[in-house]
Amino acid sequence: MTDLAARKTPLWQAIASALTEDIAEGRYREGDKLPTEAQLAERFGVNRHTVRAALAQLVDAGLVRTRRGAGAFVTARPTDYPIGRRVRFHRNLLAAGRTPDKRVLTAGEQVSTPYIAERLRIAPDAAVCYYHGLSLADGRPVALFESHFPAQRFPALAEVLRRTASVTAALAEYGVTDYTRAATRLSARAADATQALQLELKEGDPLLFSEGINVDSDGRPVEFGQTWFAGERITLTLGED
Amino acid sequence: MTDLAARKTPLWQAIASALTEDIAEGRYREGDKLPTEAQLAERFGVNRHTVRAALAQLVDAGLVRTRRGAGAFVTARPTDYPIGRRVRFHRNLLAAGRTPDKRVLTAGEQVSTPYIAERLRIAPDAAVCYYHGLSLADGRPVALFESHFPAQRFPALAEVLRRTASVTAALAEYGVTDYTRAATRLSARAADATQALQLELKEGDPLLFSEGINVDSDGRPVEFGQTWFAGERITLTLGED
DNA sequence: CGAAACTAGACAACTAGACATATCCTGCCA
DNA sequence: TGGCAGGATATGTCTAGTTGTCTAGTTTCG
Repeated sequence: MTDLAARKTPLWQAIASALTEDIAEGRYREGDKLPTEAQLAERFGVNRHTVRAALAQLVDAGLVRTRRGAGAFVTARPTDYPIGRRVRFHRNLLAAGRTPDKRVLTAGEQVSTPYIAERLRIAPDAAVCYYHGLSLADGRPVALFESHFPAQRFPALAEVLRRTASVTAALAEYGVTDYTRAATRLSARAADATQALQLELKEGDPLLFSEGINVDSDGRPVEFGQTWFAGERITLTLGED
Repeated sequence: MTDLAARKTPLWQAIASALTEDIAEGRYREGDKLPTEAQLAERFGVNRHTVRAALAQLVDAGLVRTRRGAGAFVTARPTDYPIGRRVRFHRNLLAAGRTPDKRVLTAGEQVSTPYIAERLRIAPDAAVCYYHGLSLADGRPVALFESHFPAQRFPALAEVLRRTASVTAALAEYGVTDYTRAATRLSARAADATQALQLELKEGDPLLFSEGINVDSDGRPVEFGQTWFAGERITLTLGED
């Protein structure tokens, strides 16, 4: 029931609570697309901008996520208050590669850059295998990662990575059964437009940036990895868990 | 100065500069074929048309040439692209506790908060000594810190801290000659107005936030410290270098 | 009056899908 | 061996629809 008693509360607030109720009662479920702003405007008999004010409140409350050109979607986890739930999901920095779920965005071979070559201790123009993707926890993106491997030592690694979706398993196929983190550097960065899109943040939001080198038991670099964590959504813990 | 807070970059522009950087750094060399529009769309998480807008700019800039049915090929490198924006700030590397110079802002005693008391393993309303200041390197502020100590164990510590300006030296006067880091948690936060002022940043700039507990040789907590690093200005390094 | 709420319209940015057209590759056949 | 047909891919173009942002004007109420 959407009663138009516009006496007391602003229209946009009434619309917001009507939509909230729709979501709470399951008329729109997780991941569902809401009607377009124009349709909602017609349904409630108001201007589109009034609907937008209501939607903005839902976005602010974390109930809904909007994507320009696509629509407004009910957020997968309605109750996601970052405080309280302890994210102990990267037990330490070394585990930057092992996550409950990950999506590989690209993988392939490329000529190295001087910077990467220096880290991997290979020739400046040698080929590297790259591996770029998104880590998720509970279905929500928490980090973007980009790894580089010496292609000469690991031929056709990209394909193996796509197949196994695990760095550890992929390297094991080349006889690298154990590797450890040699150096890690941490800083904070602002998210650019594309990072924000993929991590479901706003441009300029703080990211925890990690850069590290993994070496095999002989001390030779096998991986150079960069990771951008959604700063507010993740906490890295060092030392004891 | 020139840019307003929270200016929005169009996605296609962000993608265009990401690709320009890839070319500038030699990830794609002259004559190389770029990934297909569909692959790039997947990589950046956008629609193909958005990628096309980015590619159109590269074509316009003369960096890339496209051939229908074949792909997009690199024709030249950007002439005036500021290289090294990626990761080129091996400024001062500091370990997680020691800094070249520091300025004490406040120091004193107060009643603990439940959160801090839990970390220090003291009674919820016990007194704590706090110690709040600014770390500098080369005369520039790099971090804000705020430390808490159990006041009962270290009476009049605040005065000692002001005098010695060194946590290690101050604790040594109480017989604590050695302490180690028990746990550290890291995340990224946006600077608020006061933090921005003290760190000479803009409000909303990314900060690297560190929270840690130091324990003595018996494992008893002696310090609970929080540090906010100026994210773009500082790199934390872990492990050997 | 002045602020908040709402309407109205226009344009930019992005998504979605369909279709045309050029190129590449592979297998078949002479 | 060489050539050709055809499928798979890739870019080019078009239409349509949706959200984001801006400016401007109107209404309502304290």
